[in-house]
Parts: sequence; C-alpha cells; structure tokens
Amino acid sequence: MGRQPCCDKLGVKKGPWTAEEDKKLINFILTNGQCCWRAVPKLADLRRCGKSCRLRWTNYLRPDLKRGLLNEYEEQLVIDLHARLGNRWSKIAAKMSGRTDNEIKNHWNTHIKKKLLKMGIDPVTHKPLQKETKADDMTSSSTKNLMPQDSSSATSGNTLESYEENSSLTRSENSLAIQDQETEALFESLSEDEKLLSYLLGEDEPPLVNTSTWELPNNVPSFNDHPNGFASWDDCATWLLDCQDFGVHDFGLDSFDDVEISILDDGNKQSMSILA
DNA sequence: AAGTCTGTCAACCGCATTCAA
DNA sequence: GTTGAATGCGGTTGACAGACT
Repeated sequence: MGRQPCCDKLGVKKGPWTAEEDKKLINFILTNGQCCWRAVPKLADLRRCGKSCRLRWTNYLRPDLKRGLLNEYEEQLVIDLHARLGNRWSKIAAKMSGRTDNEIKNHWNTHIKKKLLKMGIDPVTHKPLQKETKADDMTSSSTKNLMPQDSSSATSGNTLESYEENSSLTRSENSLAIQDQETEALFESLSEDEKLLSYLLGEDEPPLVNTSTWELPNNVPSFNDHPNGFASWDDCATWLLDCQDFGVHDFGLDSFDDVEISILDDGNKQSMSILA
C-alpha cells in the first residue's frame, strides 16, 4: 500500500513561484496565520501543493528572514554547530535567527565545504584529511582560523574557548575584511556569555535576560511596553512588515494596496491595513 | 559573438516523524 | 497498539547567471 501523495498531482503547478502566487500566499498567511498547509492552496486559491506553500513561506517569504550571504561569524557558527549536530540543518538553522535550513545547507555545500577541503579538513568528520595538503593551501586560505585546532574541540565542549581564540586571531588578521560590525558585536557578546552560547548550542536552558536594559531603535515595539513583557502581535507585525522586504520590489508596491491583515487578539478580531 | 563550463540557490522528492482517531 | 494523514527534514535536481574559452 503506497503512501498517498500530499496533494492531488493533477492540476498542481510546479517550478518557480510567480509574484502573483507569492502575493496570494502572503495575503493568506498574514490574514489567517499558518494553519494546516494542506488546506492552504485551496483557501488561498493557489494551484500548488501544501508542501510547496510551506516551503515557499518558510524559505523565502517569511518576514523574519535575513537576506544575503552568511557572514564570517555566521559561518563559524555553522561550522561548529555542524561539528556537533552533523547534517541536521533544521537544528542548526534553529540556532541562527533569520536563516533557513535550506539556506544553511546550500551555503554549506557551495562555500563552507570547499573551504574546509581546501584547509585539509574533512567536512564530514571535521578531522584533518588523511592526505597531507600543501602548505600553500593551508596558509593562503583566509579561513584558516575558522576551524577548531583539532577534532577534539568539536566534541569536548571547548567551543567557547575555540571561538574566542579563533575569532580574535581572525579579527587581528582580517579586521579590514569585517563588513558586518553588528554581527561581530553580537558574536562577541555570545562568545563572552557562556550560558547564552550553551543555550544556542542546545545544551542549556535559556538564560534569563533583563529586557529593561535592551536598547532598541525607536521604531521597534518595546517588550517593556506590554504588561506581560511582550510587545503585542500587531505591533510586532507592523514592525516586521516595515523591516522585511519579502518581494515587495518583485511585484510592486501597488500590489499591497489591498492587503489587509486580520489579527486575533484575545478573541477580538482586529484589523489593520498595510500601507505600502 | 557563440558555445561551454561552473557556481548558486530555489524548489522538488521521498523518507521519517508526529499525532489524532 | 495500529493506522493513516499531516508535517518536517535532508538529499538532490534543475534553471539560471556569470565566467571562461
């Protein structure tokens, strides 16, 4: 007995998504939230399978996604997480906000894997390759400090020390190459906060954070404004929609003129319009 | 200019896992 | 405990763009 297809193959479109399809999906998710994906195509008037809709949303349309290549520090994080977790891309992605498993997997296969091989490191085991690599390869690589000194640090829990050591070397040698100062600062703060890093690596409970000390841009909804310590959903949604750039340029600002978001808040349906 | 090669990444496929009946 | 539907996950594919010949 074979497994039933996730959707009716007849009439289901495949291939790249069009701007119109994106618009429909965004409109539907913003209006209804993420419910049962199987029902989404029908309800959103899309000739796609539910799986495809979920993938499109999680990998491309989601408003909290970062864009662009992973920077130096994110790469280091991916390498270390991969040493600990292996090819469990979703677990790795879960530790890195704004990145998808697909994105990390692609970046690993197209960039990091090659870097590691060039450095003489087996990307699967994170151990030095048996065959001696040329010294030129080892020294010329700008990423020679990306990896822990030996495989033991990948499993011995010395990650923090390795990161501090490696990141400081990288900083001193490649400071001019640092493009994302914000991320660097974030990574440094993570490296200095062992509890938080342990949490990110899935080894510990989330550390308590005093949000009253957070400094956020003026337009970011403050967690302290809310009686429960959380910004309201519509505040966050507004802010995310202000910040994110999911294809607005792809289908033109006018496309959003008729988009309305309905938000359930304490049982009372609220509505707000998105102004392009 | 045309053809070929290579790298990148969005999307698909099929198996695994979860969960409700 | 069993079954089947829904969803999640990781490997793979294929279209596309840019580099190279």
